[in-house]
Amino acid sequence: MEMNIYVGNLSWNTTDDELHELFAPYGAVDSAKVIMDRETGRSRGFGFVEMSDNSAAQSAIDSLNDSQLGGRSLRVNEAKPRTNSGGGGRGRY
DNA sequence: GTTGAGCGTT
Repeated sequence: MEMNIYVGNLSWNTTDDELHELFAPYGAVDSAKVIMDRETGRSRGFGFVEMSDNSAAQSAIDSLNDSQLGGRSLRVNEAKPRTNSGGGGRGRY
């Protein structure tokens, strides 16, 4: 059972490999992807990490959440499945 | 040599 993790507030120079190396020591990283604007090709400042172990994912979230990366505070949280129904903002002012 | 919300190209 893999778990999707949403990572936000990333630096512009942050890439998928950075997330992979960031979540790697916490557990098995199944996949790591930083979302970049397809129209402009520039980073959007957030990405997704999929981990095969939910406990490792929770540990990574608890450790990496609210941490500092690239001089920015990282926002790590459980992401909604890309497939299946879902969407909409989570926590908007 | 740009920008800042937060959930994505298979």
